[in-house]
Amino acid sequence: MPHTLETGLEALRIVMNALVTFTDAEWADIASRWQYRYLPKGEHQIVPGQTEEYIYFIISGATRIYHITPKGEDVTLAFSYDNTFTGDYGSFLTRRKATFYNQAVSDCHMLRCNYKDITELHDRYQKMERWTRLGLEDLLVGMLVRQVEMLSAPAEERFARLLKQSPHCFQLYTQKHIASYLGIQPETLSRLKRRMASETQDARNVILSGAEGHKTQD
Amino acid sequence: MPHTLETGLEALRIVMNALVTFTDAEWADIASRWQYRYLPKGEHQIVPGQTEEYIYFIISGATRIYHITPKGEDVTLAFSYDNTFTGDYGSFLTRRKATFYNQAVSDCHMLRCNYKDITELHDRYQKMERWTRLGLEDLLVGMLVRQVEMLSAPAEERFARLLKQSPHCFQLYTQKHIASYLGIQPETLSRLKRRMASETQDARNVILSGAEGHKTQD
DNA sequence: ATCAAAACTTGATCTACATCAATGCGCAGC
DNA sequence: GCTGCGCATTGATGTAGATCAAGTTTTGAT
Repeated sequence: MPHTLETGLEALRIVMNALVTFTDAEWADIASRWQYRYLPKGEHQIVPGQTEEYIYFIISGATRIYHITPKGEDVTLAFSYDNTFTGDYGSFLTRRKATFYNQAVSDCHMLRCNYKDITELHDRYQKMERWTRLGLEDLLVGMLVRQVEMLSAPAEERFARLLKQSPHCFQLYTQKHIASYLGIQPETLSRLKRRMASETQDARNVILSGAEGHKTQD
Repeated sequence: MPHTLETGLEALRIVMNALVTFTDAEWADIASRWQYRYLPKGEHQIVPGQTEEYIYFIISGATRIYHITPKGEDVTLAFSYDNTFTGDYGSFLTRRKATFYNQAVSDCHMLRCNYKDITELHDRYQKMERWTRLGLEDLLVGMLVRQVEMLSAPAEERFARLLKQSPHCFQLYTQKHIASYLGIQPETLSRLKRRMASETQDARNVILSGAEGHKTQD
C-alpha cells in the first residue's frame, strides 16, 4: 500500500517547508498531530451545517468544493488535488457552520489535523503561526487574481487561462464542474471547447486526451 | 485639526484590539512605527509597477482599489473607508510589483506602516503574527462570500445585497465605480436602480439620499 | 456482456446585459 | 456668475451566453 501515514507526512513536510523551515523537533510535534484518512470517491468530507473540525492535506486524489445556492444552483469554488490542502476554511477558521460541500471526485488518501491541534501548534510555535499566515497570503493573492478575471474576462478567456494554468483539471473533473467553476453552463463550455480546438493546438491536446484517455486512433 | 497621529493611533488600537489584545508596552512599540499620512482626493496611493511599501489604515476618507485590464477596462476590486485597512496587499506581501491602483476618492487621513516595520513586528511578537493571520482569515472569508455571489447571483441580486450590507458606499462612490465593482455597466446599474426604487422602499431611501444630498422635497 | 444513468454534444430559441447614441444634470475652474 | 466636462439617465439595438430539447457517448453496476 503506497499511501501510508509515513509517506503522507513526508510529502506534507516538503510542502510545508516551502514556506517555513521546521527543525526536526518541531516537526516531530507537528507530525504527531496528523492522522491518515481515506475518503472514497463520491463521499463528502463536509456538508453545510456541520462545523469543519479538520484541515486536510491530500496525498493523492481530488476533491471539489462547491456551494448550492437557494435556487438549487451548483457553484464550484475550488479544486483540490495531490499535495494541496482542502476543507471548508471559512468554517474551520471561524468555527461557524459550513456553507460549502467538499466532495471526493476520486478516491482520496489524505492527512488531517483537527482544530484543537492546529490551535495548540499556533500557540506553541511562532513559525507555525507564520506558516499559516504565509499560506493565507498565497491563497489571498490567488483569489484576487481570480476575482479580477471573473469581473473582466469573458468566458472564453477564463477557459483558456484554466486550460493553460491547470490542464490536469480537465482530466480530474467533469465538464459540468469545470463549467460551474468558470461561471458558465456545461453546454457553453462544450461549444467553447469545440471552437477553440479548431483554432489552437494547445486546446486540442488537453481536451482530447481528457476525453479519450489512452485511445490512440479511430 | 481633528485628525492627528494621536487620534489616528487611538482608532487603530481599537480596531486592532478587536482581534488581539496588546499590552501597553507592546502597543507603544507598535504605535511608534506608524506615521500620519495625508492623501488628497484624486491622488493615487499606489499604481501598477511600483512595489507596495506600506499598509495603510484610513482614519477618515475613502479609497478605491481597481485594476485596468489589457483591453483598458476599469475593474473595481474593493472599497476602503474609515477604520479599514488598504493598500495593494498582494504586492506588499509578496514584494512583487503592484498590479492594482489605489486612489483616494475623497481627502484621506491615514496612518501607514512600512514593510520593514511590519516584518520586525511579526518577528518580535507572536501576537502580531496572529493579528495578521486573523485579519487575513476575515478577508478570506469575505472574499469567498463575494466569489459565490459573483458566480451565482444575477446582477440585480448582487446590487440588492450591496445596498443592504454597505449602503454608505452609495454615498461615497460614483455609480460608475459601484457598477464596475458589481461587474456590470453603469447604464445597467442605472436601470436596476430605477426598477428597484419603484419596487422596494429600502432602495428608494438609499438611492435617493445618495443622489440628492440633503434636498427634502420637490 | 447488458443495461441504466450520467455525461457530453448539438441545434433552436430566448434573455439579460452590453453597446452605441443622445440628452440632461452637477460640479470645479475661470 | 458662466462654462465645460465628466457623470447619470434613457432609448434603440446587438450579442454572449442561458435555456430548452433531442440525440449520442461514456460510465458503472450487475
